[in-house]
Amino acid sequence: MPELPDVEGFRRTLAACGQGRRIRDVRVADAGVLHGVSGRQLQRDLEGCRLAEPERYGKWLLAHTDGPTVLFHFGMTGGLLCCSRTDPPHPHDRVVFEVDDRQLRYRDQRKLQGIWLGDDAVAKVLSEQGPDALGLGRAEFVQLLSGRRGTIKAAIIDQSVIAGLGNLLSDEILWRAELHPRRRVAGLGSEEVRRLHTEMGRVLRSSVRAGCVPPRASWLTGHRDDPDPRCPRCDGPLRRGRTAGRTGVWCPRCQPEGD
DNA sequence: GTTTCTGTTGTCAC
DNA sequence: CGTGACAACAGAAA
Repeated sequence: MPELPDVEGFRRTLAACGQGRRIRDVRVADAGVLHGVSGRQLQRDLEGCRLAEPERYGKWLLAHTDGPTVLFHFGMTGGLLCCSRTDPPHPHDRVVFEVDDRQLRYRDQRKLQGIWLGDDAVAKVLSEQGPDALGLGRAEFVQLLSGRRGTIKAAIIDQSVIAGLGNLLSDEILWRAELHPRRRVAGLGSEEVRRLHTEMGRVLRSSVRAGCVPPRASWLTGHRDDPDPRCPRCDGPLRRGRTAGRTGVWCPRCQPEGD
């Protein structure tokens, strides 16, 4: 699930469910999601801490407390849920934070990422991120892309360039801006870069409101998994292929390849 | 029934 | 810089 809009949704969940409340207990069902901290230490360091306003940066979620900060990354299949104690346990509930009479559950099938604890981890992670994609100004956007030599898709899903965009979002944005994912950044005109920035803003605002990249019929994302996917704009057949190590979808008519 | 492939993540070696 | 392998796992495809 998680790209920027999904993580923003988890941030809201955390705020609504936990902010201002104390962590009574932490139960680690699978220490395999913990990085640089044992289950026992996580429990000990967080017990009794009061949750402050949570923060999202790119695809990272920071659960600040009056003690240490907990860092979450959700990989491809993770999520944060607000549950009651009576909700049935799920086999992929890896860590459960008991907060008052509720539970915040870190649920993740594949365990590609996980949970970190403490300022050192926070500092390291944030130092490796580019500016957050949401609300990124045009001048800064132009600046980030200038001088890059690779393809445009590789650039915008690189978290050290811009934080928050993933495979789905980048395909959606490029399709709307009518730019082929394998266009070279250096070959883009200033009008094209401007378009890209505009569409990034639009797609992000809609997606954040929805809490995910919405699979609407009028969006490219609504057709990724169709057996015979067609472009919602020109009705031509969509193409699927690998770019920047990810399987992407684009419309060869609306998104011409040539530089 | 069994093997293979795919995927909204990131990192590493070549 | 780009590509492929990998990490872990479920569900679908073969």
